[in-house]
Amino acid sequence: MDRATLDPHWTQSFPGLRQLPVSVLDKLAVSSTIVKIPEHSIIFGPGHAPETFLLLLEGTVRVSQVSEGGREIVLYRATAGESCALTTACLMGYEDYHATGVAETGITAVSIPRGVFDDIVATSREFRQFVFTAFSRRITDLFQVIEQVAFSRFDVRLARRLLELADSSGRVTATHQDLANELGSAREVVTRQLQDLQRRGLIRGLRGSVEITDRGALEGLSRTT
Amino acid sequence: MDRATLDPHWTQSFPGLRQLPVSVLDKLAVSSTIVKIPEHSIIFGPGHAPETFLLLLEGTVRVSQVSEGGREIVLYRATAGESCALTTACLMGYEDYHATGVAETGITAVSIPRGVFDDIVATSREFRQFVFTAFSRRITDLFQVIEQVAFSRFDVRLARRLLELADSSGRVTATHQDLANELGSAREVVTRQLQDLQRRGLIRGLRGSVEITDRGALEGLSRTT
DNA sequence: TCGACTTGGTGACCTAGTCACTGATTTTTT
DNA sequence: AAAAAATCAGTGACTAGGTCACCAAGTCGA
Repeated sequence: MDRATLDPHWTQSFPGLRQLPVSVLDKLAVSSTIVKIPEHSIIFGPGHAPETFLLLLEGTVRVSQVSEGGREIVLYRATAGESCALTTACLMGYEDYHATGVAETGITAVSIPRGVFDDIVATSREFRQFVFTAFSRRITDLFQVIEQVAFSRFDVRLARRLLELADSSGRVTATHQDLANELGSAREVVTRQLQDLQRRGLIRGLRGSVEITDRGALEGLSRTT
Repeated sequence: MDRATLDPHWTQSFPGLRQLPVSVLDKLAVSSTIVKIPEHSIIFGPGHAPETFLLLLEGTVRVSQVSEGGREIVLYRATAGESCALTTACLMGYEDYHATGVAETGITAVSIPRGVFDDIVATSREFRQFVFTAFSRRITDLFQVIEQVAFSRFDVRLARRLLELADSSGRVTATHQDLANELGSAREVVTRQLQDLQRRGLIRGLRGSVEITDRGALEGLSRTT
């Protein structure tokens, strides 16, 4: 992690923090540092407990769970403007889960030491609100994952994920294995489902990527229960 | 909810709260009430946002998620000595999830008004720790649910759940439909799996309940990946 | 250009969920 | 007490999705 100079106005990136009193802003300015984290770094995970509270300024963190059998499922992504609730959980002591956070892009984040974090939670009502909201948003995300995995058809889940992962031109850069890891499934299953979507004209499969050819139809499918 | 007199020593039921300073205990004693909630009451859910923070003294709350298709899955149970983290999340504003909390038994709980809760979080380091720990424990529970649903065999999940639900004599009072709702599955699937377990001599199926006849073997199965 | 690796494709098979229907038992109503 | 209704469990046929074993084509480094 590289240190960088602290832009005193970074709090403006966090909608929940805009109303903070000057005293708190001062505390943050003095005690926190801006860090840059390279792509693919492991931010937390089994054996990588974080020691500071992170607020993302740029980039996204992919949080996923890996099973003993080597299968993987993505739980959620934290993007700019959000905090990583799990980091908080780790900081606060209870830390025996086995999820992993990976920098999906290069990341710029504000790093707040444990003690300062606790201090600000104690003194600022707005900051408390911010932290609790982040926590409950994550819980909501996890609820959604459970609902999807337990009750949704695979083609619908795949369609939804393709739309989420697509860039502006409708290109998803991911192998079949990557998509299987997103959804907690197996590569062969993704292969077959993509073939099906291709036969129906919604996508075109390429080596290492997928091209959305009928976004409207794919959105229709993704809205199916 | 009935009011009841406040036992000033109830904080001793919460391992995380034993070290609280007197000032905080006083605040709790003055501002919170002990409530009793009858079995089967809905504690929170879509359209039932809770207005106070609850600490359970006795009883258990079953938190589950219901899909549009009417299928259900149990997310976790909060038992005596724990707080209901979701109540916290609700209190803290972000509340658009659709999980439901039901009193599985009669419940005795300490009810702390929103404002008092926020005040104590601000003033007591121990209380903060307690709240955050509760949050992260729930997140851990949800991780486990996701792992089980996504990656575990159904017979293993069923075995585990039977062991969790069994009383001291090895009796599980639940219909096949109840068990399906526990695991987010369908009744017919439970019927067939129970038949299989019965053929293997691990259980005996009765109308409205299941009897564990070989706890050792069932535990063996439940430890299988 | 050889060999290793990555990515995708495929058939056979197994596990779990769905649908439609049946029978048995228990509870409620009359 | 008899009839009706609701609850609970069982079953066969079928579909969806995951597993296993293997193959083929593309890619990349030495």
